[in-house]
Amino acid sequence: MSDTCTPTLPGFTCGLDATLRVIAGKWKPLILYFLAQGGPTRYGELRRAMRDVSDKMLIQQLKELTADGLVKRTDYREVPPRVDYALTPLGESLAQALVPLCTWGTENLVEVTRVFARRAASGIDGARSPGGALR
Amino acid sequence: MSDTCTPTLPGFTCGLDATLRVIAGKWKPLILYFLAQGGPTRYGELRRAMRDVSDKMLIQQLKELTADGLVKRTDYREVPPRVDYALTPLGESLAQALVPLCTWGTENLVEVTRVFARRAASGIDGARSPGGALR
DNA sequence: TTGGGCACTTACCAAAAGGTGCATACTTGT
DNA sequence: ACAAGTATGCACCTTTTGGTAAGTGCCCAA
Repeated sequence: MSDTCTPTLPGFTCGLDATLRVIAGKWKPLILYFLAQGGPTRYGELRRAMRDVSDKMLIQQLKELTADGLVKRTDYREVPPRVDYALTPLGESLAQALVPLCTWGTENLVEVTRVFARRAASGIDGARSPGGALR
Repeated sequence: MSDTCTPTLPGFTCGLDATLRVIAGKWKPLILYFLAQGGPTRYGELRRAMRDVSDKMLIQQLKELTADGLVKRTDYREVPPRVDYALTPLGESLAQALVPLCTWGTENLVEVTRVFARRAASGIDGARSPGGALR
């Protein structure tokens, strides 16, 4: 890994640290991913696309992403509410940076799956951190 | 973003999801980063290199990374304990995938800094999630 | 002998992050 | 008339995460 990080940054350990803090949140990377697919942009669609997200969480994360300038929210102010979300250029570039992680995940699916099998095997995650899930 | 994710995976939403679950943990990406730099590999050095990590956390994360096969721990069984950590090939490849994130962070440092300034400005993080830090 | 470093471990706690469920206000389908 | 869908808001509660502080065993230097 070439050093794209170390240039001592104001507040962050390095560039990686900064990025991670921006995408911190259980659903943000996934939201970025779905939006990057040019896929569903309406709230409801997004909601259905991401299995297991609660309204509270999805909305909260979307708000933060919007406030952080990664996503642009458009409210059509129509009668049955209509709102959609899209990536801003900044969000678009972040999504690009996430691609290698997607790739790594799929390419190493076998290993990753084994990893989780092991984690689960050690008595309901007994060998791991106190508690239980990328903050 | 080309679709390196969607191939419906067993347990994960997509490859990105899988990867994120592996590196989930406040210090894992950073550890991977430091080890990838060929930098400090002995426990104590690592500890000092990463400002603000507590023993408990560093050890815990190293244990998990080791158990997950991303890091290899070598105990020299010497008298004043000597142990060092190194990336396995799998860990190495993950570290590679993290590079774009490092780059994104440094390249967009200005925007990212603004983002955090805004977050902090809204009354001790008032406009954000309940509480305060990537889970 | 006192102090320090090494690599960890353990117990106890605070905070953060996320989940559930209910509510809104209006419309369209049955 | 009633259920359902739309995009959120809010209160409350649990789980998860991470921090602090103290301790362990052993060796070396002052």
